[in-house]
Amino acid sequence: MDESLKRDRTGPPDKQRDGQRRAAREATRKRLLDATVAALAEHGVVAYSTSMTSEAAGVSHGTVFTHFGNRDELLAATAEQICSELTGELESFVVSPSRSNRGQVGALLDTAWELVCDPRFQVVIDLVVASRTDRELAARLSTTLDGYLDTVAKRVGAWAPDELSTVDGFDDRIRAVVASLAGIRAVESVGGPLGERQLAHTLATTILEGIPTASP
Amino acid sequence: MDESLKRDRTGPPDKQRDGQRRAAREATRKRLLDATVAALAEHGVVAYSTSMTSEAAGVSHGTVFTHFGNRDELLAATAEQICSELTGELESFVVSPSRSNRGQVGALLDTAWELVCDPRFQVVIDLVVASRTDRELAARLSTTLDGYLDTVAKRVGAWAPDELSTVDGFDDRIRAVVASLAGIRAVESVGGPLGERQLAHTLATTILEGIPTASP
Amino acid sequence: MDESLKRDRTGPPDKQRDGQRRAAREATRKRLLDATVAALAEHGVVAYSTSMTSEAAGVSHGTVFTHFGNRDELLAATAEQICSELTGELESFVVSPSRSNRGQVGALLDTAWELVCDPRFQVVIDLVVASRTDRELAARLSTTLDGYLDTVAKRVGAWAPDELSTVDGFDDRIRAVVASLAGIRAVESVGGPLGERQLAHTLATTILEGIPTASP
Amino acid sequence: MDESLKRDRTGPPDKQRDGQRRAAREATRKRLLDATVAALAEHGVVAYSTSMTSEAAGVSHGTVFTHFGNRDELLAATAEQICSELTGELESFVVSPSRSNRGQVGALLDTAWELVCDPRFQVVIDLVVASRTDRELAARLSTTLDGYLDTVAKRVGAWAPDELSTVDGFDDRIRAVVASLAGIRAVESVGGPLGERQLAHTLATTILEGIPTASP
DNA sequence: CATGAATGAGACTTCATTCAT
DNA sequence: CATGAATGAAGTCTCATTCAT
Repeated sequence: MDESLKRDRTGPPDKQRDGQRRAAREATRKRLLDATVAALAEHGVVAYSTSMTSEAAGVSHGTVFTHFGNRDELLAATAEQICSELTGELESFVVSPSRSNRGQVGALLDTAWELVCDPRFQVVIDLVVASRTDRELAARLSTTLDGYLDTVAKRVGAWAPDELSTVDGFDDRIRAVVASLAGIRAVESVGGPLGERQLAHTLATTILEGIPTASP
Repeated sequence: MDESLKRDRTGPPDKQRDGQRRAAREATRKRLLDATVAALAEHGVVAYSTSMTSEAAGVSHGTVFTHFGNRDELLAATAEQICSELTGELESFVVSPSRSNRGQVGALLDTAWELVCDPRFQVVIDLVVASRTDRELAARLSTTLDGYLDTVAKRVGAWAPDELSTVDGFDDRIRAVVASLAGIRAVESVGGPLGERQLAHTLATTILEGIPTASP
Repeated sequence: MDESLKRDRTGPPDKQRDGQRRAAREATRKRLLDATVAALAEHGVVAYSTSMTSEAAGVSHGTVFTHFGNRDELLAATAEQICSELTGELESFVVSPSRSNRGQVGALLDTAWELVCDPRFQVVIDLVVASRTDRELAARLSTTLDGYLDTVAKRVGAWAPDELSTVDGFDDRIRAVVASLAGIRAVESVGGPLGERQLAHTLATTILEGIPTASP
Repeated sequence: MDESLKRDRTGPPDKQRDGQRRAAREATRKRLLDATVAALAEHGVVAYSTSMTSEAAGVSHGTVFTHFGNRDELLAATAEQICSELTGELESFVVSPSRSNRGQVGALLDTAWELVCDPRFQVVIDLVVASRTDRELAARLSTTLDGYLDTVAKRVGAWAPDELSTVDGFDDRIRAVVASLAGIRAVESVGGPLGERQLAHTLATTILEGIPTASP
């Protein structure tokens, strides 16, 4: 196409209108993302369809695509939205201090378990697993998820006693803990709870404290 | 058409032919299941479609449904097939003995990691995660997966040193280890390996050995 | 996908069934193509949609795609169908002989004009013009159209007096005549007939007879 | 909102501003038409969509419709634009004179061939062919195209030697030539060039010179 | 007058499933 | 019992068009 046809689109500023429009657009976008999160949480990626989003958001089906272009974009954006939400909520968690490390760590893990059980986190799991065979999605998720886990690690580091947060490979350990809890949670969702929560505790505590401490 | 006429044409029961029929049927069934495993491994549940099965199995699309009635049945049967295969293969794993518990346990975990990385296990993960929002599938998977994990626990118990296998809640611990490894593996598939394998080791070792033993 | 999963699909012959099936399939295919020709003739490529085909053929929309995979395939197959039909019909045209070359050639041209006015030929024109910006379609049409024009040239060669059919580049001249008539016909379809038919005659006669004869 | 209030705000007619407005409007309209021509040339009528116009013109999608109401209007206006452009350009073509009629006519035909190969002319062909099944468009094109062909005939008449331009039905002959060349060009676009250009020459020469001269 | 978000009809296509042979 | 053509519902996505700002 001939680029020269395009004019300089300076036009009049009309800042007020643009501001309103942008706000309206963002609002719709938000509604779409929220609707998608809800739909994915309820139906799972396999059964999810874009019309669930439009229906839940109370907009026409076409609107989904004026905002996200296609289903994959929408899923990726949804993952981002969830992760950023969860990240934001990390700030407000207050982990009550405890005298012993065990107590402090235990409180952290309860928080982590809650996190993992959040329906939105379940959606992320769906997408993570789907991305095994969807390289496109994997690429999009990679950054998003990484950012989230980084933040988790940072927050936990801030709460955790110094002996813990300075352990070698602390960030990786946090990731491993989250991933483990997610796996346990997924298996639980099939067979029902099997006292694993306590095991998860055990497991995670150890990862955090590190082998050196653990083996005499 | 009159059903009795058919009978007349067929004549008295012919055991040999019936045997052949049954064998042929079983063979087809097996091919369908294998084809489904392959297709699921390659495309994932989200993108999988039943025609992938018929194509890979070299049969007509209709045949899939004369054998399994519908897609969900096929998926459930596939999960069973995979679990029974994996269970069978557990027998042939030889875990070389080691003087220290750590060594023995390490060998076990290497085996477990291999297991978890098997494409067929990935398929099971897909199905497990899908079953969060598919109660039907969850019900079917429940038994299958449980049986498999039981066997895993039993075999590991046989290999493991006595101090381990008699730990309280040993079976549950094994389940937790497998679930954790699966979770770690899934996260790895998005962001790439991050030294998690070693952490997985750490983590699992601890679960198996239990905190009481670990902390002096 | 693992090729080894496929079995040798020898199976029992059951020739009768296969014959019936093939016949039924061909019948449906024919209905689809005829319906497409009719729909294209009536609505033109721009407005045509595959559901017109299924409706006109009295089958479900899906059936269109079990036979042709996608719209483009259908269009290409339709072009083939038309060209082969038109080719076939060339056989039955009888061009009454005439004493003078002019008369003989005139009869040929009347035939050609009829050909060009046939609704099916109009469909071919639609597709030819569409293929300017659709390389895929152009490639498919290329062979089809070429074969048709070859046959036209051959038939005309058989009917035409020897002085004509041995003219240098006779085949190309025939193509040029057909193309010219098509162009004239297209312009006619916008502004209405303008005595062009006679001009077409003039024009074509000349191409066939060649300049050498024409200018003293 | 009360319409009279607006008027008050606007104040008395401001001729200068109105002039600016009109100029701006015309400029936008021109850009839209140019963009449409480019888009149609590149994608063809079948694949063309109005958003190609707005994108290429660097305006919002809505603007297309404030200027042309709907797609069909836009296409018709585009045809007009092209024809008037091409008509205008006819003026600047200089056909070098030649002693023999053949030479003079040959030069004219080269010009005609160039004309027919112009991307904009291809767009017109697209529209002409589309108008077979779009009576609305046909009606709009009728006038436009007629005007253009009239002008062509007039210009050619001015250039051509008198013996030619006074031939009976000269205008119609010109139309026939242009239509023929367009048809040949279209067929060429599918199968590639086949020496037709020279045939086109032959053909057109003859039409122009008329049969009487041609046959001794 | 330009804007661009929203619309909703409709296009193409896929897929699980059925059923006559 | 296998076959594969037919089905039709559902999915994703496009596009001309409208309208509040």
